[in-house]
Amino acid sequence: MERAYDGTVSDSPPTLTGLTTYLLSKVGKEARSRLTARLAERELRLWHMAVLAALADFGPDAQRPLAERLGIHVSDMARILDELSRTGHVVRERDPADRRRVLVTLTPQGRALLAGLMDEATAVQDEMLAPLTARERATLQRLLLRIYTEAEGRKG
Amino acid sequence: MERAYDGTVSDSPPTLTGLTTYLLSKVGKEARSRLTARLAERELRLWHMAVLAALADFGPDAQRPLAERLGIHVSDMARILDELSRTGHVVRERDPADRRRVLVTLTPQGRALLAGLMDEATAVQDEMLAPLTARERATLQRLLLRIYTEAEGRKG
DNA sequence: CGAATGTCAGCTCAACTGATATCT
DNA sequence: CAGATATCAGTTGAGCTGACATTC
Repeated sequence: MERAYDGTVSDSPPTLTGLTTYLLSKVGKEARSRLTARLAERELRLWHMAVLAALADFGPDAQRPLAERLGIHVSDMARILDELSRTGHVVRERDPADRRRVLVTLTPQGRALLAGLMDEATAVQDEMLAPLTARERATLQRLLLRIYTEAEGRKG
Repeated sequence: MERAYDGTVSDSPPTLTGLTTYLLSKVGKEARSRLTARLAERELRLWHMAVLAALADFGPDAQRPLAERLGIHVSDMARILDELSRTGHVVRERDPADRRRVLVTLTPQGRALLAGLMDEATAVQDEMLAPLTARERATLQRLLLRIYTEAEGRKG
């Protein structure tokens, strides 16, 4: 359903809503859009959060493997890290063992920021999944993870 | 999992994959991306297909309500319809009852094109949902439709 | 040298904004 | 006149490409 400017609601085409991939695309876009709006209030974007999460989960890393983990381009990673290091959320330093590499480390401030962003993400998720019971949410998570793992594994 | 240039696979951050909304976003984006690639071979984009589907489901309509149904901007709708009418898939004509309005009608060629595009979409969907059983796919469709209907209804 | 890493400038495209003309 | 409809030019931002310097 789409709500128009005058408040009326017009149905979506059943031809499209009958496609699971259409619903995936629409619902996923809506979730991303809502979180993006919240992050914008802190002058952050989704990639900032993703980079912080990757560093928290896997520890310090060079920029290229970090970029590959997240499916982001190295050129964009450079810019993202410019911003995160300027605000003190990560530290960049040359790898003494291989001076081509730049090791990126999460700072305590970065870890604290990530915790706050995860709260935002959880709030958005609670909004989006409100129509589902706890059991249904668990089922959805399980099914999506299977699709995700398979789809990402087949890439490239 | 993301596959790197050298063929190695690095895991995604569990902090993110634990979020259902993250999986929704990623899987939805992947589905959209795959269908976009197929449509590009015919020099079409997703909006072309969405417009054809809306016309097939709801019959001839003016451009503004058509745009609102799909959540597309009227300025973009004008451009999309330029292309679809140039290729003979829709017909535009002034509404004699209100000459501000332009009535858009699906042609037989447009209906045939839509049938072909739906085949493509179904093929992409079969790829994406391959890891799931028929029963699981039905569950996923049902859960997503509940979320979609609720989320779109609350907009505006 | 060839290959890998990171930086930077610039390109493309979709989404969006604003101005204008036409019509009720 | 105000309001609605459609068109078109132009802006913005994310994703991506290519050139370059540095290091192995």
